Amino acid sequence: MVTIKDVAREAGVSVATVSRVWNDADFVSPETRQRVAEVAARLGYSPHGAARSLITRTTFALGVLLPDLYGEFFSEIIRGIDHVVRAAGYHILVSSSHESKDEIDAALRSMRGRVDGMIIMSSDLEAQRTLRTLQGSFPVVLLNGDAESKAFDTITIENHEGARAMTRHLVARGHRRIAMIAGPERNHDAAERLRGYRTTLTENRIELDESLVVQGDFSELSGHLAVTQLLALESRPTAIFAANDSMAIGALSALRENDLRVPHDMAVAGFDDIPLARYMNPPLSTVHVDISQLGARAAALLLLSLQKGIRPHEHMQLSTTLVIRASCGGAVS
Amino acid sequence: MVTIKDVAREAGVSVATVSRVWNDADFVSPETRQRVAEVAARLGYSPHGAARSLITRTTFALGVLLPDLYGEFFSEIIRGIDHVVRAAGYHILVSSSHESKDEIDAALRSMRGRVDGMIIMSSDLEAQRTLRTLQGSFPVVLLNGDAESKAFDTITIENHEGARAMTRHLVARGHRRIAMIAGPERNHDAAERLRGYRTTLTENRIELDESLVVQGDFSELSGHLAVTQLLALESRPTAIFAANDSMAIGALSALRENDLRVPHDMAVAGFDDIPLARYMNPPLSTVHVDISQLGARAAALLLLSLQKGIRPHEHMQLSTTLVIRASCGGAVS
DNA sequence: TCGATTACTGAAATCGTTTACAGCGCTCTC
DNA sequence: GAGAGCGCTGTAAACGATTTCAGTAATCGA
Repeated sequence: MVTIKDVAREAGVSVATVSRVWNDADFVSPETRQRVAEVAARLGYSPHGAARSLITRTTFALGVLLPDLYGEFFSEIIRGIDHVVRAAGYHILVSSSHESKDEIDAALRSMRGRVDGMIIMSSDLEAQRTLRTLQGSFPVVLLNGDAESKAFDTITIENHEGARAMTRHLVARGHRRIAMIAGPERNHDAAERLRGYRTTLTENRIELDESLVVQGDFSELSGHLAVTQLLALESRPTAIFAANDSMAIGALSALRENDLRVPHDMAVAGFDDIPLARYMNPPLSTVHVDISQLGARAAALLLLSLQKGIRPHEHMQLSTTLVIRASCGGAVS
Repeated sequence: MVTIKDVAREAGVSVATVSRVWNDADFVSPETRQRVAEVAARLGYSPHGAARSLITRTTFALGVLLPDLYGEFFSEIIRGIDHVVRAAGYHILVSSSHESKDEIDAALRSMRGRVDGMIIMSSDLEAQRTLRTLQGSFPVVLLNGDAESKAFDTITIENHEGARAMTRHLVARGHRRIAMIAGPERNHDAAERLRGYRTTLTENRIELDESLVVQGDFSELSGHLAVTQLLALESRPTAIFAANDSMAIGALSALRENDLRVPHDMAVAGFDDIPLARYMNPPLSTVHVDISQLGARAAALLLLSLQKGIRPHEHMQLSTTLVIRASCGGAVS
């Protein structure tokens, strides 16, 4: 491996000069600059990242901790982050499967000295509490977590509003028995979406029937299973609101297997508006969230912290919009 | 920031001892070990990654260069890589939008000293040639590239076989006018898939009609556009084979907009079998590729290189299987 | 002609670790 | 009782860069 010393020796200068040339510093004569540049190119020199970040105390890398990597939701987030981060010359160090406190802890430790900041998405409320311990080591942006974590920048989706809008729409279309396929119990987003659903029903004086709320885990399979469960009910719902699109998609396939027509026999709605929602047949009504924007905003916030140093923590809310497609019967007439 | 020195001072030992405790080295008395561990925990010490990898010459990180991050294909690859890599205690440093030679070059430079090896996916054939220059700096696995790059480990999909199988199936179902929505011109996978399509037609003595081959770019939109183009033909095809699923999905939506029924009026097939293919309506016939496996194998190969040092380069072929669903009319009767 | 200024370059300290080597106090052996 | 061996610990040299500070030669002003 060719180091700065090799270049220095070969060019007949000191390592300091090579460093200056590489970093476009002042006070290097044009001739020296040229000669060093040539030698560096010939030897194929590029500085050693670790050595560099040891002394400069910056790595130009951001850590991204995700609970999972499965499905379009996460890939969109990464895409959003990468897009912003790349423009600023940063890279991202990804690590997934971090739900529990211990795993997050371990990941954080192992990233010390390798990243300048972190974007952490852990919907598990418990895990977030423990994060507080790491205050001060480096900037952190919390994604989709508990916005009450005043110790960090946070970005959350308007889950409650979104769920209310969709539930209201279903009610407006005349549905009274609306089922909800809920997300993971300890997930913050899921809880908020469920809450929005409940509030709206109550507001519309529709009695809450707990048998219509089925637990899911955000996966397609769980959506499928939830429908089987709902169809076994004595008094079936006329509409199904899934807490995310993946489960809605699973629901659609289960309904098809049971020869139920959507939206005629059963209206279906999802949440997130992942790219493929529109390609479903029928196209899926859902609550649109600009997922990649979620990542992009988080990245931007983090970069801001890095540039500006300490500053008051921000708590962003990403708004949602109702996207009515065919799966719930279309717009209210 | 708390360093090893702080811990050493606080515990009344030398930094060497702290290091030994941290790395579970021998020859530390139980009492010292305990005391140091306590102090480290109290101070919240964790070693500085850059400093550590500077001296140990390992980073426990692998670089992943992708052309793009859009869509399920890439997220599946990352998932496959992450899964394997995590088990070995590694992280991944992701960087996307690297198609051209220069971009790849820049990314490689910026990753020197930050990763122990790289997985590079660049279907652009030109870019691959230039990669040769970097031989020897660190192990590299080429994904889906030109398997002839004898200088690296490579993993490729059996594109040719897969395309042949699907085309054969369409022929067997009685189709004679089969259109192909091809992928990007300079993409290796795309080229091979197109070649498989052509070989099969020739083998079956079906005349190649170049107006039936439409250029796409692997995006849903391009699939949509391609169909519009095909439908404008005087003599329409009866089947459409898209070089990847995304384009097939775009094709399906275009056909629906034109009130053509699939598979009755037009058979459609894709390639890749991305997770959502089965959820299409009608479910999409496609050539199954275990995408996450592609990433997983690449990661495994890379880890092997890191452990074993120099070894002969491997050239893996990932096999494909035909997945016949409703969109092409089902199995041959 | 001399001192000051300017333009450039080099020596050396530094970042936070790991690790080879040396040292120290014991115990054991002959 | 001297030397060897053992168990533990500390000193100091790396790793590859950046950066401060000092030094040198050339130019300038008086």
